[in-house]
Amino acid sequence: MAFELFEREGFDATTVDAIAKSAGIGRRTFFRYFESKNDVVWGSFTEQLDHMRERFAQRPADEPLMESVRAVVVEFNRVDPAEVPKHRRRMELILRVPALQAHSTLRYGDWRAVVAEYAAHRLGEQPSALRPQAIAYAALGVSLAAYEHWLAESGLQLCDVLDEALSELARGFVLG
Amino acid sequence: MAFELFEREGFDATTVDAIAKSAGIGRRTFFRYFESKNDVVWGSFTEQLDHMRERFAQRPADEPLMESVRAVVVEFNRVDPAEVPKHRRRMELILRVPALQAHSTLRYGDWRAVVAEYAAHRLGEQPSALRPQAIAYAALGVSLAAYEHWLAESGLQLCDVLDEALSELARGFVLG
DNA sequence: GAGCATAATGGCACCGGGTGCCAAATGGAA
DNA sequence: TTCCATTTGGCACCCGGTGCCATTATGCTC
Repeated sequence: MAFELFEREGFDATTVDAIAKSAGIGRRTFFRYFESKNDVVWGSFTEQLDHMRERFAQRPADEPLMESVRAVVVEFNRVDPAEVPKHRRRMELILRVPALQAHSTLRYGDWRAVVAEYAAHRLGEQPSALRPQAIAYAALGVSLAAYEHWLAESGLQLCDVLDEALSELARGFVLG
Repeated sequence: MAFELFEREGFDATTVDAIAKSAGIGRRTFFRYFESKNDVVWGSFTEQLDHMRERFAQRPADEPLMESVRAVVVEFNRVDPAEVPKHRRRMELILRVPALQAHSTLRYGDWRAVVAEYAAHRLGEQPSALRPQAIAYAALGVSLAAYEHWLAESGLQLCDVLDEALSELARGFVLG
């Protein structure tokens, strides 16, 4: 698996040739399955976002908007306890390897679009309007802060940290 | 100038060879002045951040934290009216060209560090703690949303949009 | 101004990610 | 088996980025 190579050699030091060879396919074929080396790490994120959309659709209409965002984002990031170590290693790559950090921005765009779409729906505005976009960007931001905190501090529950960060956001970071 | 090439040919289609040639220097020399082709667009951002640090240092200690953040970020992004068109074109590149969008994430890290440092100072926490990081990430996020909105809508004042977005943030996006 | 040390320059070869092209392999359906 | 469509992967190529090294300014001392 490619992840073992990343683990052993580091992401940058692992060439596409090596990944392809270890998967028993040609280099050219690799690039038919993955747009880029970076995308190996991200996998089927786009499809996962459909789940997030569904979760949003199920929130009660009278729930405060930022409450819905918090709930959905927290649940969206809940992973099977057995998968936590794997998830952690994956997120370590995404959040700490500069090349992936940079590339991931493009994926986050899709994530934000889902949040912005829902926020726009709730606010009666266009998804491209300032507030939905600001909400999406802010929710993404605090989520990333939560992820980093979770990675840095051992023994934390990801969902707890996300919940706390998104609660702070909904509170406007008062008492500062 | 490199920017004219980006304008005419597009960022991706402009090769480093072409930039170097148009600047009358060797390709190898180019890479001594810029870490990457992406960095041409960013210029001396790191030094500008020192100004932001100074602005933070000058805020009164009894001002609500998010108020200080709003004020500093807005002022930090105020540009000489004569420079607005240039600033606009530069930000169009940064926010719309995928390669730059991705790369810029790394620069934003420095920006966030300045905000987190101040927030940590005000909260009596470590800059790496959850709240300062969340605040920095959120402030960056809504600022990017503001920038995008400013770019998309003509006739807006960047500072006004930033002010609005950061005010919403400080309010926790209530009335949603 | 001559001589010298130091830094700046840029040519060259190389690496690695990514792509277009095309021929060979694969795998059904008839 | 034959035929067609799809998948595969080799090959050459482009481009960004780097290490190495010879050459060329630059600036200082005498």
